[in-house]
Amino acid sequence: MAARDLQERIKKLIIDRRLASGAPLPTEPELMEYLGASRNSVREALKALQAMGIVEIRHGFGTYVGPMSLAPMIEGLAFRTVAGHYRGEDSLLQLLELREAVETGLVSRLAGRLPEADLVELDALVDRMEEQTARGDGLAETDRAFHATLYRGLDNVLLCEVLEAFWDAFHRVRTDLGGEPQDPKVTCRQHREILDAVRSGDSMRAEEAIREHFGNIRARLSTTAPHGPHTRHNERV
Amino acid sequence: MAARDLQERIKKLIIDRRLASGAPLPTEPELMEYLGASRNSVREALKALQAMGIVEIRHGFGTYVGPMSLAPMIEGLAFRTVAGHYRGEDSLLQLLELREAVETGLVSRLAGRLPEADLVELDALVDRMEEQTARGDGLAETDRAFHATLYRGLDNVLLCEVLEAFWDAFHRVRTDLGGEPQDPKVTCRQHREILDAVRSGDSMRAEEAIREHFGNIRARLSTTAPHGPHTRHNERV
DNA sequence: TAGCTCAGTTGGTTAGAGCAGCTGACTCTT
DNA sequence: AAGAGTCAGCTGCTCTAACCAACTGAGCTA
Repeated sequence: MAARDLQERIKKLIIDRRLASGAPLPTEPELMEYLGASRNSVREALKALQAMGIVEIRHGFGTYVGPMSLAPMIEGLAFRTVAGHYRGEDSLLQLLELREAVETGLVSRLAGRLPEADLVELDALVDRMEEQTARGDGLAETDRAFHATLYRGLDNVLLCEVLEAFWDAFHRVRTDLGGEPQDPKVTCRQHREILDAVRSGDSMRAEEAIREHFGNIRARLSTTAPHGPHTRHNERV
Repeated sequence: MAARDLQERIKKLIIDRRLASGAPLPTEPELMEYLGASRNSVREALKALQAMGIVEIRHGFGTYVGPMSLAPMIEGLAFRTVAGHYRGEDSLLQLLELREAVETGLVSRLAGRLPEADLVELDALVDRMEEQTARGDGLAETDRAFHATLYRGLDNVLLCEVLEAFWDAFHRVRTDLGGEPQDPKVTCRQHREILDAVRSGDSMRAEEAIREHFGNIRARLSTTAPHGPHTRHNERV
């Protein structure tokens, strides 16, 4: 009865005092007095809030208002997907389709509307991808940056964060499950095509480019079928 | 050091044992022994997992694998939006724009592709909206059902859940902040228009209908300016 | 047989003690 | 006097032990 209340009251405290991310919260003893609860209950409430990213706890230093990022959502999505996968569902495919559905819808809206600065930046990112391909490096981070930069043009921070969260969740699950890596050359070409299409302002072509990109990922995905009874050794779940 | 580990180990336990939603987890004493930790630490880990929706705790009954819904995401999004709002950001508008951006992209994809059964159901929902308007009732739940049913045609459970989560977060924040209610008649007409457009198979018209619908909500929103908390502060530094 | 009661199980809460990480002021050396 | 090492004090972390509260199911009562 009290536990749920404590969380709410701490949240209320943050709202009422207009605390921004990074602002210090009362210490545990202070919260005990303020909330009229035992240390344990206070800590359990804080742990729950920490899991939601609302609060950040630093050992030996203090408790602070969290970054309010979508990290907990990534965590939850990733776990849900992994759990579903091992239970024989096509949860990873669903996650990919979610990204595809959302991104195809968005890319057609920004075709031809991206400021030159962003286009230049995207050019540089694809160039870097090609360098990394030549060197045989992984291009996960660059891929992430490409998608992030692309949708920055929509001018909605929240939307961008959500898309990045989807990317993160998908990427994390795929690596955890040890799926087959993409063919880097194909990936490069497809990103170049997406960029060209967006630059040209042809919505349909941009949509098609995104769809083809995801189609490629999907093809590689189908080889990652749900399998065996035991998880891999150092799997992050 | 141990705390983060406990969560991971409990998650791993769920994965390894292929536990589905609703399956019972070991009791607290059993987990204490299995994890080699004190009751307190186990409980804090469970509380964190509960906050993420991975675990469900029922007093006097037991601990179970959670529904893995996106409820925690709604919670986090809503709090983040409310906190931002009170601190003078246009976070609620951003949330609305997120919904608009995603839904306009999606609705054009399902224009003309919805099975007749869904269309009939949507018809019934709009009819119900009109009844509720005539009776002066609120039509929040019906609105939610309309959007949910609409995107069910995309045949991606995860995608639907995400959209519903966005709807829930937005709705919850708006009511929490006491924003002005919509004009029910306008809302009805716009939903009818969306449905007609989708049925006709005209993607552009469907997109436009969605955009107009959100434009209406947005107009009402601008009257909900950030303002003070209705609660008094506790003056402890 | 229907309903009640009570013991046993499960999670919820409190209390107090000691451990561990970080900071800043103090002291000792150079 | 300036720099480096030390230590006291804050902070959160973990453990133990006891009792409270919700639920279940067996057994008793009517």
